[in-house]
Amino acid sequence: MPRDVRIEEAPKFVGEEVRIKGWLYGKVDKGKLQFLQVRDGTGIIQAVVFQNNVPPEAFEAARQVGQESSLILEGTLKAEPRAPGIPGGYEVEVKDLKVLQFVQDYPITPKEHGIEFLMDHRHLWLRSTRQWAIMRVRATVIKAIRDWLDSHGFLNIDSPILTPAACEGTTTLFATDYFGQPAYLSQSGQLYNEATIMAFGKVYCFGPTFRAEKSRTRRHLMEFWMVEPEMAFADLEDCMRVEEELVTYVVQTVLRERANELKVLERDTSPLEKVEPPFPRISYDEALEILKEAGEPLEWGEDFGAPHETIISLRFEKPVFVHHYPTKAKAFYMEPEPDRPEVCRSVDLLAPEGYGEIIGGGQRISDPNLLEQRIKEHNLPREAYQWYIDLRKFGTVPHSGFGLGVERTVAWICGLQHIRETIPFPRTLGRIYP
RNA sequence: UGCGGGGUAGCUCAACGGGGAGAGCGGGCGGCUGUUAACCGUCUGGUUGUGGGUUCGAGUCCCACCCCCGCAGCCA
Repeated sequence: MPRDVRIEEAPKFVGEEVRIKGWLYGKVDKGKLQFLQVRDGTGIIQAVVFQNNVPPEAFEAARQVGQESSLILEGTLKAEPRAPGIPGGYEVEVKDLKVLQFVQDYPITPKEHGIEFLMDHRHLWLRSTRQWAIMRVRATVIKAIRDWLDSHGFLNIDSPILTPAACEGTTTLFATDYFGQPAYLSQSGQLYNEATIMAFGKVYCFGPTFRAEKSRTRRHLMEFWMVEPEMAFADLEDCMRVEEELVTYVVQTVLRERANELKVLERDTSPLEKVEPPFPRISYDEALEILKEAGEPLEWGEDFGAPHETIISLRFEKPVFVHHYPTKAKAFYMEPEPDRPEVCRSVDLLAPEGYGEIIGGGQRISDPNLLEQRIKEHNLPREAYQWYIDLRKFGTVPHSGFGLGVERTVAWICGLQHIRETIPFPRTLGRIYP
């Protein structure tokens, strides 16, 4: 009896009789010899069907089978340097073959396609090797994030998706109806994290977040995944140390476990190999100097635009921290620097190679009176934030946290031009199909 | 939302100053025992985004609308 084998495990079963269940990815018809590229979700392997080696009906099936037909094949697994595939170098000398469904006219051919066509066929596009590789990296990025946090004292405490009020204003929120009350899809779990750290010390939430910003750029999605760690008894420095260690662990794990996928993506891994602590740290003021030298001066107090982030990140080989932004450019809950209240203890992490911001975070206000004052200055409804103010009345402590965007991180690690390929079914401006 | 580019065969694109709508790929059939997005022969392909207008005649010019892409703002 042949053994059921997954393609990624093929190297372990050379010389054995195997059965592979999958889909036809590609084919070369050489007459009496058929080369089938078969994928099973874990890789691609070449199956060689020679007319004299198989029953006549199996050979006829191999001759007629079309791209993405589902099939089960049996044969001898061989090491073969000429064989293409992922990882490649192995092939099955087929002895029998059964086609579950003959497919004709699969829309996504091996030739080039435009982005609109591919996005309309996202449900099928995910089968292509490039998308397959990206999703495998994404899964590893997510697992590495969880593994690192779980093993460094953080407890996973998820925050609600349906929320009653905005963290930072309501124009960028998706509104829905909650039994007659307005409710909004969460755009951050941070405020809830600030509650749970007082119960659990160090926490993180990990889930989808929603922004109704009409942003149409290569780094925005309406729905994206964010991990938000938050720590009690932590200042800005502690925050940056956690960020650099976490990001380093994620990058190193992908380099180690997803080498094949990065190869499929033709990612030059040398910039990724340089990622290790400490990351350079520059202040907002220093960043302004760099922008001035680069001929893109910015007025003090202005927040960076995408081109500014690119200029700064290209100056460094590793991800770079930019800290102490102007207080008025950041959210209401940011802790001002005591000696210099016009700047706050905020920090963004910019990925190298021009990828820009992947993390935003900082130290939160711990004084109840200052927090109340800021809520007033930002014209936020006090009642909605009563519980948040409460956190500073019952055992307040210095605390910090950050949000890391999963898709931007995946785009950087994979070396992608656009964030839409980093999530299985992207929600972009104007698209909610499929 | 602003600026710019675009919508022609299943896909990627071409069609000069307004005059017979084309190629490659894909798909079908035939050939080949080592192909790597194979190759060779042959067949198959159209409501030119939608609606209106100018004209003897519109893919091409004009008006309106729809959709897509890029950049910017905003952010992770």
